[in-house]
Amino acid sequence: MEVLPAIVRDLPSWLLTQTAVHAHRIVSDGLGKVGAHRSHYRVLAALRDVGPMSQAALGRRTGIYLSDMVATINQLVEAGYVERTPDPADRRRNVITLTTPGRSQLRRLQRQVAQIQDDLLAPLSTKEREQLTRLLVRLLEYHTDNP
Amino acid sequence: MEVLPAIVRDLPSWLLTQTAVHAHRIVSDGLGKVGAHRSHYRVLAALRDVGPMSQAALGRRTGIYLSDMVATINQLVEAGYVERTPDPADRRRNVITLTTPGRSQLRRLQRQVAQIQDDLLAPLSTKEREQLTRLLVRLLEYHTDNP
DNA sequence: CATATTTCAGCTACACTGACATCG
DNA sequence: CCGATGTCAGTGCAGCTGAAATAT
Repeated sequence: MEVLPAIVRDLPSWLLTQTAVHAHRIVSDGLGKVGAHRSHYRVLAALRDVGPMSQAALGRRTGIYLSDMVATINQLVEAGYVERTPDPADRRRNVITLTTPGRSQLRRLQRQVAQIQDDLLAPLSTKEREQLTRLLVRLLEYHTDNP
Repeated sequence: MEVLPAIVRDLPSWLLTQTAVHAHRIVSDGLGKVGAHRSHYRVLAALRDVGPMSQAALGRRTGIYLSDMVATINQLVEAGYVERTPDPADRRRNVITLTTPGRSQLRRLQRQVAQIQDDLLAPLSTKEREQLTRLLVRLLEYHTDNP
């Protein structure tokens, strides 16, 4: 693009979606540098915050679809970051547990994620960053409740 | 999702991408109601603002890829909103021209887009909407210049 | 030869749906 | 029978790449 398209320059909807494209790229690249994916971070963090969970519970917590969760857990298992064990109490369930290497990876990811937020918000002051966050939270909660 | 995932609730990157998902859905649904697509609005508006243009120029103006522009113009031609005529001065080019029905459709789309912005920003006051717009413009210009 | 325009074919990432077997 | 779980297969869309044909 030579310039920001004049037609939509001031449309909040366009500003939002375009900025999100950049944010998405920055996050993906940043996590890619440590061999991780967006979903990996969400799953590992959920397991640390809540403890071992079924895949369905993880899906509800992280917003990842069950159908995609299968692949995500497969990758985390293969990397040794989580363990998948059948639940003896309910044999439909797999219980997903964070491993020690998983905890280390999560700490690495958290540092990376903090850096990413800083890159994303680079042109804004601390006060402006808080303002933006507050406004986005309001928007998101509104649209989550009124679908 | 039962709740907003606790892990990422305060991450600006997540707030941005999630809010953008809602914005995207609202815009697509709103334009769909009048039988239009995001790219249609951008192309029609660019033609009204600048006048007849080649497809390549339209791509640079609107941020739509040339490969996608072909299909977009095909649809607009079929609907009778634009005309595609070979440029006698440069026979590589097609000149795309807005028709009278195209102008009517554009006015319809503009009313729809205004309504969409209002739906999107419903929970915010006028002042807050301006604040958000200003912050997003800063972010977008920064990341557009520093790719 | 190098560059610009149009077109087609196809890829990837991601959100999302459907179907199915298993089990409570 | 109903509902929840895990798994696999696949769709739709948007952003993006590559290459070929034609013209400057």
